[in-house]
Amino acid sequence: MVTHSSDFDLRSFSPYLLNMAAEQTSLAFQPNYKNRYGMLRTEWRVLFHVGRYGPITSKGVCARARIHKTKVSRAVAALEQKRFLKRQTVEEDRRNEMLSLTTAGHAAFQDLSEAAKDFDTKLMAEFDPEERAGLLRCLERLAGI
Amino acid sequence: MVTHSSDFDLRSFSPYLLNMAAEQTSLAFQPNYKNRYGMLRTEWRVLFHVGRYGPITSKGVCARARIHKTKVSRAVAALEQKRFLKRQTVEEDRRNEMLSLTTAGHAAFQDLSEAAKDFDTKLMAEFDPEERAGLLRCLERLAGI
DNA sequence: GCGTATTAGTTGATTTTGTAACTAACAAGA
DNA sequence: TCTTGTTAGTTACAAAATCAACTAATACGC
Repeated sequence: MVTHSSDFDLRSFSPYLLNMAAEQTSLAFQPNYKNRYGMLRTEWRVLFHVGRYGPITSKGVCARARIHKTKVSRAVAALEQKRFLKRQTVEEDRRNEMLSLTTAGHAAFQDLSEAAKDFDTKLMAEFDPEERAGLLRCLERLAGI
Repeated sequence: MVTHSSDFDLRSFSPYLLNMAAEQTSLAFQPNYKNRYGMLRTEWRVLFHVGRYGPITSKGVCARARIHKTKVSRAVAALEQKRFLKRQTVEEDRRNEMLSLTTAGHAAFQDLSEAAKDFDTKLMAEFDPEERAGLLRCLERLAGI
């Protein structure tokens, strides 16, 4: 019997499924930061990292969030221009800039964190606890965290 | 007790985890279609759908793969130029074009399907069967399939 | 101190995507 | 047949991502 590759379905190909699921959920959450704060996805991710782990350098954000430095650089510039974030050069090593949130940035961070928490709760509500725990464990492994 | 949003971790935010996992696994598979056939991700996905479900129209690919028609249009043009795919206008309704793979396209499709199958098997090998089944079920739900 | 190598971060050129407007083919009712 | 509407697919322009080259500051060996 000849084996055809045509019996292989993309729907069982996990990178494909992961992409679909990621795209779907990201798109559903997008209005929160886009409509209300005019942020792009990278900006919201950077804002989050600075809020959660700041003061932190751009390089620190790169490492934690695994975003390329050019993307971080542009997101930082955009967030600074929108007055959500400020930078301060470290005098001991003037190559480093410490990033921290402004009052407005912190308010947005709190608000979006709440929205994210709610969103996630609703999203996960359709799974039972052990299913959910299993999903998170798998995703962490696949994400290499 | 005041609840801080700062105790919310992105690592438990599923859209974030999904994105990380999707990016990680997609990047790992990318060399297969990129280095060996000079394809982009959308092109490989379109090639796959035409190979698996063709002859099919662009619109059919859009519906099945959930890719926007402009992206499909460009991918089809690129695949045609690389001689992986050919189109034929349907005479009964000349708005429709049936897409099908050339010999080279079919060979690439077979090869990449095998590669995908192997890749997925290796990826899933680190999970036990019920964990894996749970993951797929969750992803399908989240992807809205 | 001086040349070389590294590091943090930015900028510019190219590619890719997203959005909206467009063309061509058909359908259906007056 | 002549609008008017709809559908398949393309194209043009703007937004964003990617990659490579760049600047400025520091470190390190001599």
